[in-house]
Order: sequence, then C-alpha cells, then structure tokens
Amino acid sequence: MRVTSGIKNRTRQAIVDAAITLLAGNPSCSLGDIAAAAEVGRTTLHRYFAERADLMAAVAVEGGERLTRAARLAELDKGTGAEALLRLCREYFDLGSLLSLVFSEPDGACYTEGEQPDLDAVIRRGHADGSIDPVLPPDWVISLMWSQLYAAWSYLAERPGASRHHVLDLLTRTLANAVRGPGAI
Amino acid sequence: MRVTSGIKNRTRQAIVDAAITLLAGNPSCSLGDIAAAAEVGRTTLHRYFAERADLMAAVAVEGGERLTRAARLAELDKGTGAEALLRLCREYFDLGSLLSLVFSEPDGACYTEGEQPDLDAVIRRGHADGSIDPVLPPDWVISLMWSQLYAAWSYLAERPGASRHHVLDLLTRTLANAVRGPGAI
DNA sequence: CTGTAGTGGAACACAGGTGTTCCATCGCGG
DNA sequence: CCGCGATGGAACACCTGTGTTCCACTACAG
Repeated sequence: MRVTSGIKNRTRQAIVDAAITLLAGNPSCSLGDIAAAAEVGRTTLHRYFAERADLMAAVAVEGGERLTRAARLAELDKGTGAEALLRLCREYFDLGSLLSLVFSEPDGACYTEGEQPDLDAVIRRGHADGSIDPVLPPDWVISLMWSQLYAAWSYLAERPGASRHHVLDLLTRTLANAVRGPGAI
Repeated sequence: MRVTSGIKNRTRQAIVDAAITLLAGNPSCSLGDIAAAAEVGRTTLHRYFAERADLMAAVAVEGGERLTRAARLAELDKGTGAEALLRLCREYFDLGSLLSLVFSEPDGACYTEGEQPDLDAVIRRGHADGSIDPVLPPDWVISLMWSQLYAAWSYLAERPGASRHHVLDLLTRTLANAVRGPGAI
C-alpha cells in the first residue's frame, strides 16, 4: 500500500483534531495533554510531529482548510453584501472550537494564508448595494464579525442547555443590525 | 511612618500595572518578564508577591477596582437602558489592555466579585423602555458588549495610526444598532 | 510461523520558569 | 558615621514540558 496506509492518516487526524480542541481552550497546553486527548502515546505524537511547531503548522493548515470549505459553502458572490456576510457567519459558526483558535490569532494571520475569501470585496459590495453602512470600514466589519462569532461560541459553550439554533439566531440578528446602520428597513 | 512607607506602595503598583499590561498580551508570560517591565528585580517582585498566584490575585483586585470606578462614572441609573449601556461601554473602553484580561476570563468571573454593577437590571430597563430589543437576553447583550469592546481595543492596538475617538465612534455605533433591534428610530 | 508496521512505555538530558537563600549596594534619617 | 529599609544580583534546588532513544507489544500480511 502506497498511500501511507490509512491508519497513519487516521492517527494523524486524531492528533490534529485533539490539538484544535485543546488549544482552543488553552493555547499553551502541553503535548502530553494533546496526546492523551487523542488517545495516543506521547511517543506516537512525536513520531508524527517531531517538534511542537510542526504540530502547530499542521493545525494551521487544517484550520485554513476548514475555513476555506466554510467560505465555499457560503457562496459569497450571491445576494447583497450583508446577506453574504451573514451566510458566511452561519457557516463559520459550525466550526466550533476552531473559532477560539482563529480569534486568538493576532489578526487571524496564519489561517488566512492564500486561498481565503476576499471579505473586503464582499463588504464593499455591501457598501455599494446599501446593505452595509458605508461609514463602517471593511476591517471593522470583519473584526465585528469575528468578535461576535467568538462571543456566540463561548456563550453556547458556557450554557450546556442552550439551543445552538437559538444562539445562532441571536448572533445573526445582532450582527445584521450592527452592520445595517441607523436607517430602518 | 505607618503606611508602609509610600515607596513600597509605588513599587507594588508598578509591578501590578506591568503585570496587567503583559498578561493582557500573553496570559502565561513569565514573572521575569513582568519584573523587567516594571523595572524591578525578580527578587523584589517575589518580595511583594511570594507566589505567582498572589500576584494574580492582586491583579484581579486592581482590575475589579478599575471596573467599578468606570461603572460609577457611567451613572448607570440615568437615561434609557441603551444610553446607560453605551456610557458604560465608553468608560470601559478607556481601560485599555485591562479589557483583554477581563475578556480572556471564562465569564469575567474573578473581576466581577461583589461590587460590580447590576448590568442585568440596566438591560431589563432597556427592554422595558423600548431602547433594547426585548428578544435579546441580558446575558447575550453583555457578551456582545464585551466582545465588541475587545474587538475595538485590538482594532486600535493593531493600527498605531488610528484615532482613538474614531474607533470609539465605530464601537458605539455598531453596538447601539445591534442592541436597538430591527425597529427604526 | 516470521517479518514488519504501528504503537506505547520507560528512561534520559535539556531548557525554562519558579521559589528560595544569601550577600552586596544605595539612600537616608538619627 | 551607623543602621535600617529597600533593592538587585547570583546561585541553588525544584518542577514541568520537550525532544530523543531504546525496547517491548500487538496485529497482520506473506
């Protein structure tokens, strides 16, 4: 078998998944904890990722792929700018603990490498079609979206009883209003 | 001199201030870094705070006091619920790097001990007077405020050229709209 | 059955942060 | 001048996480 045997891929993926989950809660958690969460020995983890930095890089790549996939599902070129932004928000919301990771980044740098969507253009489209308040700079709208995504995610995480749909509804409502500007419908 | 000599207070305060600044950027920074930032020796730091936990406790107390002071300035009992919330937001915005610290907390717990304002009541007042959309739970409005505060602070921190007043204006505008709900003025 | 791939555990040296002790220095009031 | 309060530096033991090596175990294909 030429394709590194499938089992290796499964183990590797389990490690990366566990890393995303644990790093979201504590960015400086130990490799031992990650190995335990992935249910592999620390030796095995080091066999796949020689150094901590290697694992971090793999996490960044995985995160970038998930973000890209979500953005593709959002069909950012359809509808008004605000509609596209809200669709993206809904897709991102499903990414769960990955949100914490991306949000902790200085400016989301290492996940948004290369193939990420041009959110700037979407927001400028919203400026032009009147669905997004033109006085709000694209940077700010993006910061706003991420901060509310993170707020919604941790709001949900802290309330085991809360309905995912209800929180998503709150998020959509407040973000839509924040971005729409003072003019009523 | 009975009041622990004034100099000790000054040194102690310098250490706590440095701790707040550094911990905001990196919650697991070393005591050596904090001592260096406060321009004291690591020995001196340990003389004031025997263990790391002691320094953390002092930081929490200092943070709580600053929050309380800001809340007092906001005069939360004046005007509509939304107006009070926005005033509080403006006061909090001036707290700078402390925002990162509070926001990193699970739910702002250890800073909001005892003498913090009853934001819940303010928001319910907003529900009643029509200035805050009644479908938004108080919890969610509070999460929203903190997340946008953090977003505004890091937005400002990442753009040395940006005007503090401009960012504060963006924050006020988007939070006001988010909270006001779909109904026009 | 035998070899091999994948794994886990034990042990080690190393680096960094932590908490402590001891000693030297500086400034100032008596 | 002397002593004391406040400080800084050096050195130490300790702990945790890291990266590595070596060996044993299991499953499975040939």
